[in-house]
Amino acid sequence: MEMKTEMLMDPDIHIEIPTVIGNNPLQKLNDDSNDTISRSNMESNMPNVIAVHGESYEIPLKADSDRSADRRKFVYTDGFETADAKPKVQTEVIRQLVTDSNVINHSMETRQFVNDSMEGRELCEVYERGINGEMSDGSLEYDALDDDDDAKKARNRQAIAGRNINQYGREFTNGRPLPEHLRVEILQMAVQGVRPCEISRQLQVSHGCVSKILNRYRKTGSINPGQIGGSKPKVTTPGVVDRVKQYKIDNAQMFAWEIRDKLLSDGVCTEKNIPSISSINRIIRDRNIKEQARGGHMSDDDVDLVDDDERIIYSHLSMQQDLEKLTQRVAQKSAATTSTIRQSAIRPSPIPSSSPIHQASMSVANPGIPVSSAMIHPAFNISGNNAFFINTGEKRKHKKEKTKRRKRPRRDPDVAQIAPNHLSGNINVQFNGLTGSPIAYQQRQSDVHSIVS
DNA sequence: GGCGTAACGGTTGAA
DNA sequence: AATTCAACCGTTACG
Repeated sequence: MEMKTEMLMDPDIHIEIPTVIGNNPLQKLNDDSNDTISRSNMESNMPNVIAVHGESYEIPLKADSDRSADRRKFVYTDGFETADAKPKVQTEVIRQLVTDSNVINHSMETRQFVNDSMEGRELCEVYERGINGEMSDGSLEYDALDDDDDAKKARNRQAIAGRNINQYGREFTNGRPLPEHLRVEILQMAVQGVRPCEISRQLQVSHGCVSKILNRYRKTGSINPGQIGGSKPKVTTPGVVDRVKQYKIDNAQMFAWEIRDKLLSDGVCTEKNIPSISSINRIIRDRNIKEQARGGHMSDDDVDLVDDDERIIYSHLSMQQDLEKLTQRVAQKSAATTSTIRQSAIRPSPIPSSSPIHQASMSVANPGIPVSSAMIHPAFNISGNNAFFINTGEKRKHKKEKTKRRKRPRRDPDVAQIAPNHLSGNINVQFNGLTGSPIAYQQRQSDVHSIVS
């Protein structure tokens, strides 16, 4: 709390905040629509400038164009992007930002946080209340958030034991997947040519959900929900770390992708648990940092803060000697190996080549009707590829500011993962002479029970 | 009115 | 055993 007090007393930091912020304005407070503050109204109440250390930064009022439906992205200074980040995660960032004397360097994140996060806006409000002496002893706790509980209770007063009623009157469980039989019915009706809005009404499923499920089917060939919870098993085990370090000691010239290949060929790892090139570089980097702390010497080759795959993709940004070295090393490798490397470097779409989207582009409104490729390709990009390319520049820019590390390894962002303890099978879809891809489904045992009851 | 999707409050399960 | 948190979910509202 000392940092916060210090911050509040710092006259150089000033964040302009909107004049109207109460409880969550995005939520309906009661049935009277007059109590709803529209997003456009909210935006008009938002400042479009944030002033930090006397410098002004424009706050974009529109959401980032490279966000996808299921990813509320937040970009850290080291290039790490959160996926569907909760305000709690973002709050820690803004805490650090507003207490950081180097806050100007984080202006992009600050702006994005303040603009996109309700808690970020409220934090600014609390902050200003502190500046104006409305709060005692400079406390920056979330007093303003306390009254949210009442509003939340009011909004959820209809909910009983986690069950809610949607606008069509159907019971649903917040946070849980739509029952499998409804998912199948959605697809069956769509294949028959029923419009999504009609599917939504007949099945009493929100149109947003219908849209999402049909889009997922179009992209992946599956109507299964993704795997909820859990995290990816750690692959950088102590044994692997030791082996990577040993490889680097034995041959300091080795690239991360060469180390990766050697881990495979030596049987240390399999394709399933092989660390990424980034992970390998991190291991090497961590070793370098430790050596530097001990006063050890670092060769040019050790200062390898840029991933090998980025070197290949952004070779035009690399030093000439890097290019020459790359050319030499790539030339030494067999064609087959080179092909593998290229694939890993480009990070291809996780959508399998056998999925319907590769066979024919379908429209959401009618899965049987092909649409132009222009509608499809951005969907591939927001799956990850585009984000990677765009943000690598930022990553390079801030490569020395490795202040944040993700605490958990992220799971593969494939929506059609096989979850444990699920029933599974196949459903053949055939209507009016149209044949859809067989639907592979999986269903949690507990959800099956809820369907039956 | 239809549709895509951002924002939101929620659940889950490995670490 | 309890907690954390990054995945996912469906609904609602906006454009």
